[in-house]
Amino acid sequence: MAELVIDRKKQIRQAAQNMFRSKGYGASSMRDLAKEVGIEAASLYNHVSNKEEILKDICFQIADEFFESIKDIEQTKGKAKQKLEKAIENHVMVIAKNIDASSVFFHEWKHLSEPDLTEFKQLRKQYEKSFLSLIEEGITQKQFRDANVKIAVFTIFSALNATYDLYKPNGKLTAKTIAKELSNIIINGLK
Amino acid sequence: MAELVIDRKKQIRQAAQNMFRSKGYGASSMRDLAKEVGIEAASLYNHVSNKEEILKDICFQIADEFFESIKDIEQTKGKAKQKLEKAIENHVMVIAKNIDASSVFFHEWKHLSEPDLTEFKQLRKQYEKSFLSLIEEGITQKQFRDANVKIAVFTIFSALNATYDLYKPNGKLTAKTIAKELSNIIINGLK
DNA sequence: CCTACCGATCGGTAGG
DNA sequence: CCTACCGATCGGTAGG
Repeated sequence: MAELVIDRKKQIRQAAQNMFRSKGYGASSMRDLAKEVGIEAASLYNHVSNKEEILKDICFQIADEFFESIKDIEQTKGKAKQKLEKAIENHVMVIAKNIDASSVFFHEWKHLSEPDLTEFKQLRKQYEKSFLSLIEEGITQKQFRDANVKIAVFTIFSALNATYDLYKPNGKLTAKTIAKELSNIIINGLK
Repeated sequence: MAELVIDRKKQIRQAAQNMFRSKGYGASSMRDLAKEVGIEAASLYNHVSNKEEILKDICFQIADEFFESIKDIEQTKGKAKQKLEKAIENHVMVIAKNIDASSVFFHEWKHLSEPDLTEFKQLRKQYEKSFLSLIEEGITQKQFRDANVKIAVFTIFSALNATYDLYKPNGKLTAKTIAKELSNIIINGLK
C-alpha cells in the first residue's frame, strides 16, 4: 500500500516536471496533470496539498542537489582553476541528471509565493557566491586575468544552464563531453 | 486622434512586455494589463485583436532587430574573429535597448500557437546559423581552436542572453562594458 | 472607451 | 480514488 502511494507521488512529480517545463507553470492545469497520470484531478490532492507545493518541491530539491555537488570542493586545497573546473563539471552533471526539473528550477521559480520565493532567491545567491569566490581566488592566484567578476559569474551560469537545452539523454553529446567543452571555453575565457 | 490611438497601443505594448517578463505570459491577465494602462479590459480589444497578438508582436519585432543587427556583418570582408566580436556587441546592444521585450522573446515564445510557433523557431535557427558560420570560419582561419561548434554556439547565446539580467538601465554596468567583457570571455574561450 | 455579460476553465473541497 | 460541485477568474464579445 505505502509503496503504491509513493509511486503515485513520483509519477505526479515526473509528469509535473515535464509539463511545467514544456508549457510553463501557469499554463499547466491540475486537470491536464491528472490526465497525464491517469487519475481524476481531485485525486491529485490525496498526494499533494496544492499545485504550488509541487513546484516548491521541484525547485528546492534541485537547489539541494546543486549545493551537494559543490560541498566537497570548497574545503579542498588546490588551485582555484582546478576547483572551478570541478564545480562546473558537477553543476552540469546535476542538470544532465535532472533535465526537466532543472529547467523548471531555472524558469518557473518566479511563480513561488512568499516566503518560499525569498528563501529560494537567497539559496541561489548563496550558491552563486561559491563560484564568485573561486573566480576571485583564481584572479588573486594569477591563474585568471583581472576580469569583471560579476559578469564572469553571470556568463558561467548562463552558459552552464544551456545544458538542459543541449543535452538529450539519447543524443550524441554526452554530459561529460558537454561539461568538458563548457569548462574549456569558460576557463580559457578567463585567462 | 490617430496619435492618441498609437500612443495607447505603445502603452499597452510596454505594459505587456513588463508584465509578461515579470509574471510570465500565462499568469498575465488582460484585466491586469488593462488596469496597468488605466482602462477597462474590454477596451484593450480596440487596440489589439487578442492576447496572443501582443506576444506575437513582441517576439517577431525583436527577431527583426536581431537580424537587422547582423545584416551588414555577413557581407563585410575581414577576419572571422572581428566579425564575431562585432556580432556579439550588436546582439548585446539589441538586448540592452529592449530589456523587457528581449526577456519575453527568450522565455515566452513557447506560448505562441501555430503557425507562428514554427515560423518563430525557424527565424531563431536561421539567426543562430550566422553565428555558427562565423565560428566555423574562425576555425578554418585558425583564429579559433577546433572546438565543438554546436556547444560553442549554445554557449555564446546563453551567455549573451544573460545580458537582460545583468544590465540595469540606471546601474553601474553600461551595455558597452557588458558587451566588451562578454566578447572577451567568449573570444578567448574559443582560442 | 464603457457596461454588461458569455461560456470555459481554473484550483480546490465535501463527502463518500 | 471518484462524483459532484464551489466561487473565482479567464479571454473575449455585443451593443452602445
